[in-house]
Amino acid sequence: MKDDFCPIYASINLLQEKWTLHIVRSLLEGPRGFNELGRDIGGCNPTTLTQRLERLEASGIVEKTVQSTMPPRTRYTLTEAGLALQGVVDAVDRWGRQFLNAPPTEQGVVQPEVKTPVRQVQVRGT
Amino acid sequence: MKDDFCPIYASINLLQEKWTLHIVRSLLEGPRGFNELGRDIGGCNPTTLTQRLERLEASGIVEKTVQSTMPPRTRYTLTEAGLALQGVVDAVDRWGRQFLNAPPTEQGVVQPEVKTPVRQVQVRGT
DNA sequence: GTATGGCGCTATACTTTGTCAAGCAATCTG
DNA sequence: CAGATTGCTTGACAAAGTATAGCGCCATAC
Repeated sequence: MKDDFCPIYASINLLQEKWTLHIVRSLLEGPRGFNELGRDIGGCNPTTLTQRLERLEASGIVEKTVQSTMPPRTRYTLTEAGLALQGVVDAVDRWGRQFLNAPPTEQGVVQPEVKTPVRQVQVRGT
Repeated sequence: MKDDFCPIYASINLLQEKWTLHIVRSLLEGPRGFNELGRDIGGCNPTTLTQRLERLEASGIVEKTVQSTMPPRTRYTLTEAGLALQGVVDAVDRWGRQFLNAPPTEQGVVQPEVKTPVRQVQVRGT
């Protein structure tokens, strides 16, 4: 299952890194700058954000455009391969809406609506 | 984007933990025992595997059945919510096949087949 | 005018997450 | 009767992620 090159195994390993899918999801809504992106995805620290963007760029998923070095202005956008991750994000979204309940520790939370009566699920922390 | 309870944000955080999607993918093919599962997903260490299974069980995605304590025999299976992750795994699989190329450092690798001419992508390590 | 904050990062020190190896009691395999 | 296998747990360690400060320059606020 892990030997040789297995596309799905490799994909999971790529997308599984912390913040990666959040980054993609944010960029699916349009180009973003570095800090803007970090804020948008919920406060990723700059060190990790740099690493993720480097890997995503090296993998041909994200494109970086430096519009000006000083004062600094950079844009990050999705490539064709990056845009295609919409399918993955949508699948996760559908699953989340249907099966994920707010954990009881959280307050003021709206329960997701379900049309068909499906057993829902509580997210449990680590 | 991170405040309150957002199903997709929470889903990403749940699925993003190392080994989690590999575990789900393996269980989608049928029930597994603890060591069997660890081997199948490519050598996950028992400590992490225990943690992941605990969280997945607490979240209602995986079900654990102890068939015998001594000698030990346990089965892990997917619940309804777990089975529904097939959609996510499929989406990742489709994306991987279409856009992911084997990294050049790896030998004896089969290039994924593409019908439409799409720009493919090289997976880059950290 | 000058203080303030924002831009895109990097460096450093730190915490959290994941890994490796050994080990347990009991059966089953050779 | 030796050795492997089952499902874990423990403890010491390595790797991954985080928080904070700071850089040089420009825009806006005062």
